[in-house]
Amino acid sequence: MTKDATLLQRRRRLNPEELAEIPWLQLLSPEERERAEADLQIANAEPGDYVCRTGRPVTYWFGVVDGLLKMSSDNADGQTVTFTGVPPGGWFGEGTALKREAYRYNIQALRKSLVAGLHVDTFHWLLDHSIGFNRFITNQLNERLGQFIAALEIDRMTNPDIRVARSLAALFNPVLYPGVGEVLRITQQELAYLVGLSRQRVNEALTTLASHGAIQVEYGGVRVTNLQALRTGQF
DNA sequence: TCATTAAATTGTT
DNA sequence: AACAATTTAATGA
Repeated sequence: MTKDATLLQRRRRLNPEELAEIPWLQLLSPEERERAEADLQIANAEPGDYVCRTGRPVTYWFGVVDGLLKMSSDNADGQTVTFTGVPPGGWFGEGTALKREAYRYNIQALRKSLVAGLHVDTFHWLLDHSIGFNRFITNQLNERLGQFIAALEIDRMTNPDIRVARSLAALFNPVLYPGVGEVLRITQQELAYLVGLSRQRVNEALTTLASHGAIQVEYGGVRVTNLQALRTGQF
């Protein structure tokens, strides 16, 4: 219970390399950008750390600068349902930040990660002043809606190969996660946690996907060669 | 910069 | 769940 407290305590400013990882900064005017950069903070999250929890009031709009997070929710039975992973370049919580409500999901670090935060007040200021920012948020909301619907479908799928394929495809979404290029840094163990399968089965699925030319398995990562095939399952 | 060692990740049973 | 093989990261000369 104290882990996320430490996360909030050990914050610092962002260096130029980290600022370069934030996709929406380039959409702002110089003045807007200055204000945003002045407010941005960054913190380290250790594996298992909570970045935000269900029911907590929204104080920040978060983004992943480096690492990998997991977005999940606990249903009535006490079971944890994973919605998606959040790779570098991904920002989340805009829906709840907009309405200044409480978070509706948990965000947990799967591995050592760098998480940036923009205060809700600055978030709203940008909404009120920046057209570029509004475009970004609109796009973001739209894409995420599509992703949640896809996540529902994935959850109901029985074929593990297809599940892994779809989950990977979601992580390679160029709109939501522009920080992810050709290769996604993710271990098979992390992917297993995300999809809800054993590491062995994920390994098997990756081999299958690779044999169909949809991906290339690399040490500590996956390279996507045919995103369309991953999405549709047409190998 | 290179060689050695430890740690992480993968592939297989 | 456990194992060996492989890759990367860290260390120090």
